Amino acid sequence: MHTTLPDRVIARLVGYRRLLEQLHGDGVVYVFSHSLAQLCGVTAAQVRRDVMELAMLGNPAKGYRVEELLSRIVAIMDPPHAQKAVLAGAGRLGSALVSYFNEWSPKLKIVGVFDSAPSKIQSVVHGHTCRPLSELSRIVRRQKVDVGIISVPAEAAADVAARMIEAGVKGILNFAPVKFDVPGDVYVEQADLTVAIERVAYMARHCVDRDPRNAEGAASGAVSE
Amino acid sequence: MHTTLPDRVIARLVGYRRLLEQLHGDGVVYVFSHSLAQLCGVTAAQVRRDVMELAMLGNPAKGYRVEELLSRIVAIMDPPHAQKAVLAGAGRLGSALVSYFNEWSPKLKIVGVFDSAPSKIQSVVHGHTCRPLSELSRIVRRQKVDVGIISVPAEAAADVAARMIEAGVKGILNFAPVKFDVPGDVYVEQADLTVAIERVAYMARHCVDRDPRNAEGAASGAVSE
DNA sequence: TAGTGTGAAGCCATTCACAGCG
DNA sequence: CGCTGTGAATGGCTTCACACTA
Repeated sequence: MHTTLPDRVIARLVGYRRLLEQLHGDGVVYVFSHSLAQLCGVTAAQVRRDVMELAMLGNPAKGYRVEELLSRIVAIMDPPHAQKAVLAGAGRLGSALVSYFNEWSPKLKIVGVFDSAPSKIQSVVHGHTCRPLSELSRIVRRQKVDVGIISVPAEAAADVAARMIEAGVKGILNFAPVKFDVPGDVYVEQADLTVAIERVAYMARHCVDRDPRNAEGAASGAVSE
Repeated sequence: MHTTLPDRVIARLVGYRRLLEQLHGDGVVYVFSHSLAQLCGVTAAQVRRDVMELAMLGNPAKGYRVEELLSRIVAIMDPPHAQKAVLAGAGRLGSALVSYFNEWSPKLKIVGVFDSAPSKIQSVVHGHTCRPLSELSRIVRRQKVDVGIISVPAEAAADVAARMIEAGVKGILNFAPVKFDVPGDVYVEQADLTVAIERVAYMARHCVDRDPRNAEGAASGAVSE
């Protein structure tokens, strides 16, 4: 198995897992690559490739055992012990993110919310008392936090990132519309909403059919391929 | 020039534009590919390629004219007339998005906010009166909206997307953790925060140096391969 | 001489296509 | 038969390398 899976694969595994949990809950025992593919919006070949990465074998007659596939993905994706994160920037977006991740990423525990504005300090953001940025480093170090979420304005982002990295964070989810360079052992995921919306707006204006396999009839029956 | 630029290019252009605006404001007149590259976190070769897409020429002695480069990017990225968007799902994330886009994407105007919860209807979300989802279609059609933003729960997303598409939206920014299939002339950008955070968490746990140009310090000789 | 412009090469990720098997 | 497993082919994006120019 790869030391670390490519990030595209990780993204798809998250999708598969969601579907598999649902199927498993529904009592489905086996699933074919093409069913899973359809449900996740990828190709069947892609699913088979990804399954190969998991070093798992399916059965030509029945497909893949849902439970087994699910447990392999969980083994890869879920941390052995709960992973901790801090969030910097308790503005509107920041506090929405706190509640979002609290609700939807139970495996990742937010252990600190920080902001520089005196007006925010000590306010309670969805159960977390907001602290001054100066305390970020201490908390990260003491609690061995390895994920940081940045939702501060662009001007402040580089400084916040530097603090996080210096304190030992290894992964950063950055919502600020700037890039900063980081040591090679730190992973930064850009979640730049400005880029996202501009891209959508651009594509919407240039809407030409760029789908090779056009065929509307999603509703029609078999996937004849 | 391409009919429609690849989305990776679009993302970088947004980054260049931000930097160029700043440089232009600072009175800088020319910029070299490697300066811009460094500031945007890409390679110089990449910048030159992208500039080539814009069919623009630089000057080996001085670099690129900031103003010219900026205006070409703006010409491509900015819509001729203000583009309209609707947002479905006025929860915490949704309302944070409304204020975020109001503030940071002045070229895109949100003309409607929708939700299905009776408790939300008629409430005012950052200046927008929240309306029932049943009115989405009418508004989209009447105002010729071509961008939709989805921040409803996963279960409701497919239905909302279908309404938007049926009413004529050509680009969707989807924050719900599901995929839906769409006609080939509709562009969907997944902004799945669950995937983003899981990916960061995974990478943080597997933090190995994956930077090729790490260089000096330790190791022996040149990068032999 | 340092930087641009660009064909060619390299690198991935995805898809194809087909052997093998229940 | 239809589906899995997988080498080979494809295609797109990025980087290299070098002729060219101010």
